[in-house]
Amino acid sequence: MQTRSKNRKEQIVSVALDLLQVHGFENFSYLDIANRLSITKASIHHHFPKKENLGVALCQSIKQWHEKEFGKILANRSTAKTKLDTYVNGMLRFSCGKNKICPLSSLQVDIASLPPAMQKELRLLDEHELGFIRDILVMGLKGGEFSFAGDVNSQAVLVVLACKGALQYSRVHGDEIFEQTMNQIYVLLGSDISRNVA
Amino acid sequence: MQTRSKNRKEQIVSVALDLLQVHGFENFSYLDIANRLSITKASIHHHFPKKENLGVALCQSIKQWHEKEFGKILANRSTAKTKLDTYVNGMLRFSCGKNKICPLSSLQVDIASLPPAMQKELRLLDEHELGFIRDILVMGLKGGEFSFAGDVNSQAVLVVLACKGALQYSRVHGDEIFEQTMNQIYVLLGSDISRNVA
DNA sequence: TTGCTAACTTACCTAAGGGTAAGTTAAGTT
DNA sequence: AACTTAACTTACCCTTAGGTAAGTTAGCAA
Repeated sequence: MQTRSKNRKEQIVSVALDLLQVHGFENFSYLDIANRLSITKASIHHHFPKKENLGVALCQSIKQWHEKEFGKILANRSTAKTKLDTYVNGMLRFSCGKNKICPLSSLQVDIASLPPAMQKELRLLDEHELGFIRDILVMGLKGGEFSFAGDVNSQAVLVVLACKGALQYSRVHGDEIFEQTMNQIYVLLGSDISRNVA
Repeated sequence: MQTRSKNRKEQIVSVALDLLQVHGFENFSYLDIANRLSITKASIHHHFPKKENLGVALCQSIKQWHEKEFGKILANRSTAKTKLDTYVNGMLRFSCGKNKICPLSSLQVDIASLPPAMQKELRLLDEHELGFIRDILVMGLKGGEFSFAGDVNSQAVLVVLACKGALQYSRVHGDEIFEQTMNQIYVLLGSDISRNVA
């Protein structure tokens, strides 16, 4: 047995997030989490009676991370390009290592099997992220940093899609594909300077 | 009981493909397939002893579809833009309805849990598709139809990523997002004419 | 018509998954 | 020191999943 901890809930969510990004929500079990934390399955049920509860907590944890990070990025008095860089590098950090994908992508794929409460949370998370990127693009356009044709909204969608897709692909085909894709995005945004890598 | 059929194998693969696009490979069971075909689970084991066998058959079926469709598109004496249109509309047809995503995306997400044989097949399938799109872009550039900055290869990756990501997103957020994204892709490719919808 | 083959079913096995109930034990409060 | 709370464990339950074995039946060919 392991000593009791008061932040067990957070530990569980943290491990669950990792498993979500590697295997998907329906493809990890309470036992997987329990083993990693050296506690029993029932202990996790104590904190999260149903898996749906854990799933919602997972979404809320992501939301908090988003709010914190996005807030920080927008508060910084930096160029739009730097903001976008921070997002891209932050995504990489959040999905640390080449074996993980974006947790939202992971949930999207399983959407048909997810409990409604999680579906709703996921929709909000996606919209929040999309809005954040759109704001950066608008800022970049106004400041003359970016110059691209077409609708800003659609471009924002495209940028987010590309980041997440690149993450997914690079897990299967290697890291270079991520760097390549990010560079191409910057080219298309009309930013001449090459991307800053953290 | 149902009358015996000689193309049961194809029927099974067909149903499995549908389930793959809705729930993912690890999230459908032999029982799901059996119920849809009104046969027993064991009958499917007769055709595909292990689920891995079914998975490989699934990949091969997708490969055949790719080879047939890509071949047709390249053989047609049409513009690069028309070829791309056919691919996009074809993807929509292959993933008929708003409740399905690209089967390759679905497999990518589950990559960590897939048997090695399937991982290998998936890699080949991705590369094949990427090469096909790259060829179209090269053709479009040479013919003056397209005009975009940056590397052709990276742009090809971006286009494929965007199509698949858009499908994934539109299942969660509605169809409009797919149309929007496709239009934006065409804008970025430097093609002025709006997309033809089938 | 006999007989082989392949499609299929019934009946099972084992493991793993989510979940529950009841008891144990650590730690803080008064 | 007594009491309470919450973290945790042991020991279950039920269902589903992948998989197997052995028998049944349809259909085709010699």
